[in-house]
Amino acid sequence: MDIPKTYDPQEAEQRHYSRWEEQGCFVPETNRDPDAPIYSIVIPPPNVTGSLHMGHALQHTLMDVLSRHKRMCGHRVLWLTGTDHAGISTQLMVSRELKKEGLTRHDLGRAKFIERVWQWKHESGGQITRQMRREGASVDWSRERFTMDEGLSRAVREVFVRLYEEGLIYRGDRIVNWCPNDQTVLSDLEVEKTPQAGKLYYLQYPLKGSNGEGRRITVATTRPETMLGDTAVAVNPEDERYRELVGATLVLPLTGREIPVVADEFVDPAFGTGAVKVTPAHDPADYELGQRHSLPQIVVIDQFARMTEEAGPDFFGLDRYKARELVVERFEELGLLEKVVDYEFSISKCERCKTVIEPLISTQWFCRMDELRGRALQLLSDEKLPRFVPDVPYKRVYAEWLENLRDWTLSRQLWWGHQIPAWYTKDGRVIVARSEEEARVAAGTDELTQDPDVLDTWFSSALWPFSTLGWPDETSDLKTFYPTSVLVTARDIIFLWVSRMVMMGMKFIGETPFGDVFVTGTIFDKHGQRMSKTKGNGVDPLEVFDKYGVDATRLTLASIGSTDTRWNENQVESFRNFANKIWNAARFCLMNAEGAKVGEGFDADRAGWALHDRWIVSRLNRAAESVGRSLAEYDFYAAVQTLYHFFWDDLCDWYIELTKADVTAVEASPERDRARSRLLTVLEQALRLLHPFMPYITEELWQRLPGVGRELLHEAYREAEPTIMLTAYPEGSIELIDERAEWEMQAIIDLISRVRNIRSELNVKPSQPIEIMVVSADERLGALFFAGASVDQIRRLTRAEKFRRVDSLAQVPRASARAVLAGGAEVAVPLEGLIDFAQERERLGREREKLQREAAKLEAQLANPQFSERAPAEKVKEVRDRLNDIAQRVTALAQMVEALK
RNA sequence: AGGCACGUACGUCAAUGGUAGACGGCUUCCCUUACAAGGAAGAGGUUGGGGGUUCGAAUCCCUCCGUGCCUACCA
Repeated sequence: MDIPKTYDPQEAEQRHYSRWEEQGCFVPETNRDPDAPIYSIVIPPPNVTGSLHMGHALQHTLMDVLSRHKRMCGHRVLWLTGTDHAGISTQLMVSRELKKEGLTRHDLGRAKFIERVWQWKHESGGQITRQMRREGASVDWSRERFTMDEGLSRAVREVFVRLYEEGLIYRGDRIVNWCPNDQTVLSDLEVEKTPQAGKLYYLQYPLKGSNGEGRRITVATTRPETMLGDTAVAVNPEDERYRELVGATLVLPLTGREIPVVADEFVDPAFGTGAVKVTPAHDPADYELGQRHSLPQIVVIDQFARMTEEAGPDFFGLDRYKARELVVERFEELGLLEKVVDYEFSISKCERCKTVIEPLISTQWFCRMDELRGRALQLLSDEKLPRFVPDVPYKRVYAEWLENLRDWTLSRQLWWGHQIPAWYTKDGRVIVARSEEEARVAAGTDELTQDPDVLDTWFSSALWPFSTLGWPDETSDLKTFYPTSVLVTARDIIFLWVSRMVMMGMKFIGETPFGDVFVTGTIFDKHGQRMSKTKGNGVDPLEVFDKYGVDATRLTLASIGSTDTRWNENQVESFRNFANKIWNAARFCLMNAEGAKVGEGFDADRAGWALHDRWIVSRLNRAAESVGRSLAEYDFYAAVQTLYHFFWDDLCDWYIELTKADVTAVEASPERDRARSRLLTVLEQALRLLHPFMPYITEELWQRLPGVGRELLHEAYREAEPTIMLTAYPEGSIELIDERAEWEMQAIIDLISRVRNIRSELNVKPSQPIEIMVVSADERLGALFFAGASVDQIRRLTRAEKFRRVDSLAQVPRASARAVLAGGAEVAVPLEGLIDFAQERERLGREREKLQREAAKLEAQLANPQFSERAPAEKVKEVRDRLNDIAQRVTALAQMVEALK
């Protein structure tokens, strides 16, 4: 037998993926059933610059489990993959490369730079998709997409033009989040707020006309440098302190500019001095306040976060922080700096480069969200779509975010991305068109310049579920696979991505892009910290694959599902051991496979089968049924648990041991062949059940089983090459669940366990043979234990030399260890010389006490009239039955203690 | 500042209002011809504290303590 004792995952992992891919197992066309149900998933496209991290591995595992499961159920499955062009990340990555050559992108110019990015993409982009192959992800590579493919770009332009024509996209001046480092505008979602220890400066502004000793208003600010652009001071209209000053004029220090005092509800009288300086050009709140009061906007900070000429000759050209120091200094000189206090506030930073955002007024493209948001909310309230799993809290979070949505800033001042399809004529007209040609025709001139900006990366991502399927053409893929079945994603992009896909899907297809949204948990490091590149605390999935194998890692990830969890390598190790267990169980079967075939004699009349055979069939069907149900509910954890315990406990610990004698019989016989075939068949079914979770080991073993071939494939794949991937997933049939067999088997398992317990507690060496005596008042139990096959099995598994029935405990030697079984049977193991009577009495006494405590609890429950009146009759009966059983055992134990005296 | 989650064995996590479990770790015994990455047995919990609802609470409600996450224009 040339099967190694230990499973080597890497060897199996190398062997199967490329074969599956070459044989077309991943493409939906392999399914030849024209009526096959459709199942489709689009992958959240990872950044083309990215490499695989645990979050991806988690998502991919779950998507692959679902895809493989549905495929085996005969569905026409499409799992579509691809990557995102990731505007800023990619541009930065290539810019960094250029820097090493002493160049900037401006040295190259736009066209050359973009060429260079494409070159980078072809040479080293998409590393992550190659890593996906290692994961075993059954994605359809023939439909792989990139957000800047011609087809997807066409969809982007089409959507932009249509939204523009409907007035949903507009160009305008607004205050935006500007990153002075990346030199681009950012959407609200790309800005992160971090707490910061700073200072609050109290500045005094004198009233006009009051010379020298006149009144002043004190304002508090964290950004003194912006005072140079102040165009008002605002107070709350209800604030008594300032009521008479509303409408008064102040002289703005350092500039001499006259500014009004205005009243606005926005001002909180309780904060600071109750008077707010208003800088409409450099603060989003002030901007809105400025709009309400028609205040001028004075730009004093430029796109590089330096002071402009408007800031005055003393400040012009200074960095914003230098300007801050200088302003404070000047105020101090003028005696207008009231005080400076320490103050913690949150500051907005660029999510990528962590530079402090500078709010600036600039001309950008925006998308109105009212209509789009309305349809998404309607879909949620009317049709309950998409269905979030888990629904708490995501459904609510999603709905609330939509309700408070503001216009989406679409333009980005980058080169890498979808250039905005808008052209300008010399006389200032704006032409939005699908192509430059179309724009020329519309403009009536060839002298056009295209808007230099590109679209937010998430604009193309928002179209992903339909642009990847060929939209705006009415392709058959689009008709077949849209809407997709489920979206599996991390929670941090519910707003950035999920909501926008819903809005765009509703707008352009009129249907939700996906039925379900499964939100995965987050994997933290062992200290509960989020894994991140900058912290360097990430665990590399590929290293885990190398160490424990892909299948073991997948089981760990599948168990995580939607739970937030701290990464725990023990768990992977445990599943690695499980993989090895599977390997060795199969190894045992294969070592004893001569004369046997998968499926042979399995359809025969089961009434004549041995108890353990009927039992394992029942357990198998119960497990299959349960796994199917769990997967339908996205309860991956439960599915894994069921499979683990079915395989290890039921199949390995009990079934193989029970059938071992038959299977390993020295002489060939029809009985031996039957036993072997049954074992092989059960194993083969178990491998199928495990396959979606553990694709590699199951395929590796399945291929070695005698009797596997095309005939085992699901009908829909009958013409394919034999592979476990395309066999039918065992559904589990309720009719094959045999309650009686399970009850009987459980009684035997209990007997064996009790005897083993005695051996262990009394330190009886495994090598020492024992004798077992059983007293059973219950005829059914007695018959069961002493049925032909059972006797040998019980003896074998307890290492008992003799196993016999006695009429009463009185016939048992006094020096026996005893135990009570469920159902009232009693078991005794004569152990002359090994029994310390006092100790044994104590052991039994302890057990009796335990049972008595439980009985007391149950009795109290039954004694409570409220319980029997109000609890369901079924529960009451359950308690009564349990109490009866316990009482019986307590009595038996008492007698046993007596016998030892 | 608001909002929302979470707190269960030493660790990581389970448990439709009805006997609190799994895996790892730990203890004892066993290299029994599928597997020592294994087998057998075992210890370990007033479910963060306190109150309430209920015949019955880890689960529902209130409150306190602790921990995360999200949202927000308090200068």
